[in-house]
Amino acid sequence: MVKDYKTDKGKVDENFCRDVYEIVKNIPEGKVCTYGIIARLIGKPQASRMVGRALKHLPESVNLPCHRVVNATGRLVPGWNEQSLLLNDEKVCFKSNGCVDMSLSLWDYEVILLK
DNA sequence: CAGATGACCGCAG
DNA sequence: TCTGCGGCCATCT
Repeated sequence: MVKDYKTDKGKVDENFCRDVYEIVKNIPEGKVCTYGIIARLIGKPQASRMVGRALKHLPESVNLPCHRVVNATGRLVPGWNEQSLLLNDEKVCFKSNGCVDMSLSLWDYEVILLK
């Protein structure tokens, strides 16, 4: 197992990372989500960085569409060129500069709140 | 223990 | 939407 998300204090972000995985897994194809939104859904709008860090530490064994998670500006993950290919296959709208068109491809996360 | 780093966010221009 | 500045939080050095 990975040695992440655990500390000696016993009080860990197990519910935090778990919720992150659940949310990311619920992202439909052709849609993307931002770290801030995910962090807010969990209840920690300041933990946006932790979301990104958690995904990076995430092993490939886990089946998560982390490529559908981008930052607020629609910027893709630096150093991960494959992400653009995956999103392109998802029929996600891109801009000329290579950023995702948030207005069109942003996941309507409100549906999860209504449910 | 303090400083630097990072798959970031919000605000202002 | 993009850039610059400050802030937040956990990990690394």
